[in-house]
Amino acid sequence: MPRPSTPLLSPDRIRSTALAIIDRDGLDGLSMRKLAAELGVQAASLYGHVRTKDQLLNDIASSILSTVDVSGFDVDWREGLIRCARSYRAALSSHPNIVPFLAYGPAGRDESLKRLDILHGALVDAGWSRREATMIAAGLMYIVFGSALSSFSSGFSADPADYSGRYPHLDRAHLLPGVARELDHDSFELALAAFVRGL
Amino acid sequence: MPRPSTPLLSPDRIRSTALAIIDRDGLDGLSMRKLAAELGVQAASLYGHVRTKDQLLNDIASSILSTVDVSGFDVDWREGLIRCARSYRAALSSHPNIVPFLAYGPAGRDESLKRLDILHGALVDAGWSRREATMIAAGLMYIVFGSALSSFSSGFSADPADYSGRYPHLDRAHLLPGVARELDHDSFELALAAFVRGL
DNA sequence: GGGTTAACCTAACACTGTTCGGTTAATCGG
DNA sequence: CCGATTAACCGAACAGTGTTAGGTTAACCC
Repeated sequence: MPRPSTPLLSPDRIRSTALAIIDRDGLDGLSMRKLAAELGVQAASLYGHVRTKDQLLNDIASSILSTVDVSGFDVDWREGLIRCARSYRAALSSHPNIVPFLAYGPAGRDESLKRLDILHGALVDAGWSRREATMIAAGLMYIVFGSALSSFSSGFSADPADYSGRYPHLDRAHLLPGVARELDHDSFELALAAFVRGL
Repeated sequence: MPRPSTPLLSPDRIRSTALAIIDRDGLDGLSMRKLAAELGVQAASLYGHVRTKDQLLNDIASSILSTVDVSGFDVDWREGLIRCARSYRAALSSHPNIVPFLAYGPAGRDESLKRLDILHGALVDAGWSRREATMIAAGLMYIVFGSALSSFSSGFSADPADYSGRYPHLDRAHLLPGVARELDHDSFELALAAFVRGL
């Protein structure tokens, strides 16, 4: 195919298609060839619009992080922490398959740093030392990312035989997958509330 | 090479060499060919001792998880939670490069379930409902895995220019890498203490 | 001592991300 | 309107991945 009259590709189209594949097939389900095929194009053509696959993932990650809202600190620092954490988790759990990639180096992304900066400043304004503010922000990230990895309830089997007998206290763990979403949410809320209350 | 007089390979030797490579070169730095080369062997020979690379990683993960100690619940459930979380984190941070793999489905591993079962039982014995016990255990795992991903302080740049001006409250973030280990540890302890106190 | 098995090998398959060189259409300058 | 440049795509290739099939030979058992 020669140069088409109207371009088939654009960074935006590539990003949104890639994210759709990740949502559907998982992080490992995204390959440049599959992405290209879904766009009606050969793999090599993508590299005219995207520097590298890693960069593509970083751009997608940034666009997800840019939806995080940290504007709740004018009321109360506790309330600000809670709102920030909820917003962060909502952003991550809207595209859970990309979280493992995101969990590597969120601190280095501009979209993440901007929000971290606000959070840090608000905590210092509330009377915490700089070091304490850093640690509190870190702790909040632990809970957000730990819960967003959703490695917990969704990691259980739905087969009762996997638990009964061998794990006396987990005899109803096979019910977890059915309520995974709700339970993960409630566990996150509990952890968040306990953390903020305990500060 | 024909069949050697004394076998060159054993599951144990394969596992420990693989873990050494992961510790040295990261999770992506482990390939079956490199592992084989390090063992003085061709890649195909590994498959006589190991079913698949994923299974190999799972075995390594299980051996790491088996070092987690959950024996502190006879004193007090709060103290038990804290000791369990510390032991868990110590196990993970002794081989940080494998944590991303571990974070996917720790709930499904036998070594993990055994410990989760004890934790769950201890919380129920302490008076928590089954559902509360599940959520508390989940919350503890959030903090443990969130901190073990160490995506926080080690993700910062050591170059002051990356922060000054752009992020008013992060003007000393370039110092973080130098104290990453200590800060990650203290942040974990703070998050853990706040969480347990807030319950 | 012969048959079986275990442990290794070579070669290959189907994939991966990425690059190089080529082809053609759109676009811009005069 | 024509010529040069550039933008957008493609085909083929490279080095790497996990994994399998089939072959070779030494160790082991009866």
